[in-house]
Amino acid sequence: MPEGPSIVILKEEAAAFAGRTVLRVRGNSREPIQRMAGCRVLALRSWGKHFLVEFEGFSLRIHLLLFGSYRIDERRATEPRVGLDFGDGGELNFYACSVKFVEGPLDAAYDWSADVMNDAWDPAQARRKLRMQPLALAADALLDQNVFAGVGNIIKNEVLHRIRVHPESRIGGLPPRKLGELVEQAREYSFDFLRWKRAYVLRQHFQVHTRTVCPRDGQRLGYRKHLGLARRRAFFCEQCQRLYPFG
DNA sequence: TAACATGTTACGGT
DNA sequence: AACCGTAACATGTT
Repeated sequence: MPEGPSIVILKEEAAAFAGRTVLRVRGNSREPIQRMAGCRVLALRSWGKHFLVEFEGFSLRIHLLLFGSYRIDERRATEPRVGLDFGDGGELNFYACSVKFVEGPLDAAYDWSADVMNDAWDPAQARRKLRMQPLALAADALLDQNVFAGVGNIIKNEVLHRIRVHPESRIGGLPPRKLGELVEQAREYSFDFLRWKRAYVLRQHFQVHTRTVCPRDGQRLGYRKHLGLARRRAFFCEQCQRLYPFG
């Protein structure tokens, strides 16, 4: 489920726990999760696909990966990987996810300007990073969390279609203006994703992801099961998405 | 309904 | 040693 915008939604749903104290910790994580018992939540934050529960001196980092799920003020039938009990029925439970602790202040650990959903997002910085990997495929570059934290496979496919760039184009082959569009739309589409997901209309707005026909020109879409170094699914229109080689 | 995927890490083999 | 492919996770969607 979780690309960056979905984690923003999680953060908002959990926002009411800020300022509250963890009364009890549950879960089958092998991390030392009991350290959170008795700690007060300073803030709920996110970086890309990371969901962060900030405490004094350390933070809980949840990554839902592909199968992860969560429940707020309810429980699934199975034991959570980690569950925080705040009392009065207030609970934050995570299942089938990666659990890690981040030591020290979050501002020291994370570069917020790399998160496409963050106010501190810095497109010029992203362009600089991209220029350093001219041989990377456009599809791989969009999935690079160091450049576009929060972008996942759906956003990748939709952005490339929006800007009419074939997923196997090389970053170094993109005209500067196209590179600018790629960076701009990585953020722009992510916010559209957020808006549509909140309204439960995300899927119906997919132009190419899991589709078979291009809505722009009616052309049968291309599909590759394992494209690029990331080996992720690619849906694209050979007709309207141009291939920019490099060299 | 069974198969597969919106993701990442850890292995083992080469 | 660096690289590559695959398993693992065990849920939600089609």
